[in-house]
Amino acid sequence: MLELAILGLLQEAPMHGYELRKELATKLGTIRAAISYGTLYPTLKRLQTAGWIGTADTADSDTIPPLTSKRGRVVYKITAEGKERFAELLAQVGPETYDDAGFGVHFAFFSRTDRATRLRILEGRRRRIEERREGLREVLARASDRLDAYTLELQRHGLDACEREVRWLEELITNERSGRPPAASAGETPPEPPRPHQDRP
Amino acid sequence: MLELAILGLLQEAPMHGYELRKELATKLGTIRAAISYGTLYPTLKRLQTAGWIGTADTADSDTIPPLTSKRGRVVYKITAEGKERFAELLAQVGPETYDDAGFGVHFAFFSRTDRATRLRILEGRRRRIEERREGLREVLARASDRLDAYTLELQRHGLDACEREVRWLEELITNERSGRPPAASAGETPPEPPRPHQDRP
DNA sequence: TTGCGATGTATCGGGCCGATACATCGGGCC
DNA sequence: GGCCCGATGTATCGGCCCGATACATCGCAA
Repeated sequence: MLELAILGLLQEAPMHGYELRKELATKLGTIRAAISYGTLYPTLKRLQTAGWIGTADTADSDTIPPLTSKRGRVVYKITAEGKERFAELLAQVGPETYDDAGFGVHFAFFSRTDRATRLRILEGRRRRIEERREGLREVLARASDRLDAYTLELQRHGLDACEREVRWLEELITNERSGRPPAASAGETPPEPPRPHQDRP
Repeated sequence: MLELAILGLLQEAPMHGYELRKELATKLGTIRAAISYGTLYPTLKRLQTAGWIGTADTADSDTIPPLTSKRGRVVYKITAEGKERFAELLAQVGPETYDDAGFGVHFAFFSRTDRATRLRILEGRRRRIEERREGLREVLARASDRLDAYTLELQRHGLDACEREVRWLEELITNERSGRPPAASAGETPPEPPRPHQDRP
């Protein structure tokens, strides 16, 4: 999951670890507060040995604006194989695509995903949440006398969140089917339709 | 976190692993779908070597109804030290008490927590969510032109969830302060006020 | 009696986290 | 000039938790 996110961000621009973490936090703020360095650096190492990303330690710092100075910052950039890998990860959907983290990351890169895949993911997610919802309803109906008031309140709140998310997903699915992008709900971002852009020579 | 949950459930009744998992799923269904065995069994082992719980392999199966028969099921029960440990974990609040998992588990055992602690936890959680909310508002306000429509939609949805949760917490805090337990919102559970019961000879 | 699904216990590799330890830079302060 | 301090930045370590996998037993039906 992190792999996908890192590859996606490095596709936009080369970065060093610190920046990557910050970007990750703003782009996936809903999903995870901030990625730990104890996760980030090992993952970067892994991606590097796999050949998906490469380093260019500061020397050719023409891409990076001279933020501070010329020191041991390690700038990571995606490779050609990395771009292929990104596309592969982005397109392949599995069970883990539908849990909270997986869905969030995929959704965050929807503007790079073709519509068919978008729909598949949204529907899979909806099904997942519906299952969770049914489970909660079951408990509320069957075991409500076995549980104390606080536990019940927790279930009710969870059920409410599920119903809300299902409705949100329904809306997104409808929009997706009818051709127009997200919701463009309150306020910002009038233009920029999501082109399923693929840039490779 | 799991430690607390297991201790709490075993305080209600002795159980074997399978049951424990099922109970965990119904009580914490909102938080985590179902605990993995790869987590459960090592944790049980850890609790056992620590002396918080003990086993009684089936032989004295008078407590457990003869669900299937007399085989290698390992029944776990809490020890006196385990009960102390549970009370300790329940009362001690830290930063991890306010993240999703931690808060969920603590809340699920609120009927065994004194009111002062309940209020402390609810307020801490509210603060935590408010911070997340502010972070999202920041992003939405500052970086909305740097992000694509889907990412923005994700942030908006996350922000909405935050606001909703804050409102929920406000309500719980108000109820808590005014003396009466949870919400008793729609439908069930008219009686059963939460007594901070402690049962030990 | 053979096979099969539900029940039940257990391990293994790996992802991710929090805590921690380092270095270096820019700038304020004496 | 010289000094400390907070922001920037890279990195490791122990530990929790997960999914996949492997077993072993029981009740039941073909």
